[in-house]
Amino acid sequence: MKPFDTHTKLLDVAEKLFAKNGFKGTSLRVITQEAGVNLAAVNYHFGSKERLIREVFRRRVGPVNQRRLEKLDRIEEKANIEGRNPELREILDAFIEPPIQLMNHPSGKAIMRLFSRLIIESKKEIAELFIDQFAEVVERFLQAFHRALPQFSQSELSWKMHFMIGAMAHAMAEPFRLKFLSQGLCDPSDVQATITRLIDFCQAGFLAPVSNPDSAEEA
Amino acid sequence: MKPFDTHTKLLDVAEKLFAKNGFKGTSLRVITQEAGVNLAAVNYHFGSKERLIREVFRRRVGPVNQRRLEKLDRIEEKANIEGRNPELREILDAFIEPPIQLMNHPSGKAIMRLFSRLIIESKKEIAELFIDQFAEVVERFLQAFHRALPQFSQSELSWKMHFMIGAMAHAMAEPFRLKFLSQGLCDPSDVQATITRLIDFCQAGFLAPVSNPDSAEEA
DNA sequence: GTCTATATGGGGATAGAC
DNA sequence: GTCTATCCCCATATAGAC
Repeated sequence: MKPFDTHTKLLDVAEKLFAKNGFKGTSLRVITQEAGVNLAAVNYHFGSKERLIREVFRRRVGPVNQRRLEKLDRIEEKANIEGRNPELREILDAFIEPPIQLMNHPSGKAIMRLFSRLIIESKKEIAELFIDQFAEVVERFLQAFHRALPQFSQSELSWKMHFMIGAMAHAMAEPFRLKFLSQGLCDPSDVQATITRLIDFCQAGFLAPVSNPDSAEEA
Repeated sequence: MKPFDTHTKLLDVAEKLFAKNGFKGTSLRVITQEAGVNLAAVNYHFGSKERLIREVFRRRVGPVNQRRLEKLDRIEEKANIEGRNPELREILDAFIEPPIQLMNHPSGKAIMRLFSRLIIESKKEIAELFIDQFAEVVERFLQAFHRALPQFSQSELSWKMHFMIGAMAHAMAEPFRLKFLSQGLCDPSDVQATITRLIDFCQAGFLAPVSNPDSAEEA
């Protein structure tokens, strides 16, 4: 078997198993067995399990965030030319559509679960990877939201973005829960429906005025 | 040491470590060591690691869901007496406030991370535990939402509830992400602020009209 | 590049003394 | 109820033949 094939096969299989059973829950033995390669192959090709995990992430997260930024670029360019601010709904689409679109990818289910494991995981190395990969995206989108909704402070927009990310991550990670919730009524594998509904929900959430009870303070 | 103390101490320590490092990532050796009890104690008191995990969950999830249902009972009772439907915002509060209120609990951080591990976890035994504990809550709240918002189908309300749960779970599990997102501007430990903003966001999301997926494509 | 074999350590569970 | 000692399995990683 050619080295490239083994390398890729390992990434594919590891991705699937990490998504399903987590990192500690997936042994190199199972990965190499299912990949049809030798136990020692992971250490030969990646150096360690730790670095295999990193490569599994980098392969998928990079392109999605790149696509988000490309979409945002085009939106801002268009808005600039037309002499207006970008629209909220366009920005939400640029953030939400690329990851959800993964459902159409052959390994889509695994990739999406992996994304939300990345969001949830608290382990130091993984958290650093997260920050590396998302810092630019977060900054660019926060700026964009601020231009689209100048009535809200950076801090209020951060809260809203926080909630949006949660809604999206959960929709990506747990399509099964929706089946359970809806007692079979909803079809979580409908990509366009998921995107549209997520954007509808978050658009309203972003536009919602901030109620100001006792402790709601602005920055 | 009295048996009750060991039992409780094990639950406390296990809860903290499971929240931090996951289930596979937490060995009985570490748990018993940190609890200052013997390695064999877990098997004596709980029978197995598996059952320890279940008990750790049951101790926390039960009361929160009970509180949700109590609040919902009171809301529906009041609405019935006044001859009206329950209000959306009241229902959202009944669902969202009890778990977020855990932030005020001494072990609040751990409990909340644990909740979201329960939501994310795909392992069969854990998923079953989830369904056991949440089936009644989901059904009762879906009915309530349907009474408050009769213009939406059960299926549309399930989508909305799905997104709400994601936003809430993420806010509970990852307060740190909000600090990162907002570059320190937001204080995720402000309980009342979190509850109010979550309810604001989700209320708007629930009220959002549903656009037709086919015509909602963005440039 | 790939294989076998093995080093080394950690895991859950239990038997049996106290 | 608690302890020690131990069984047995599985983990990651590496050495060295092919």
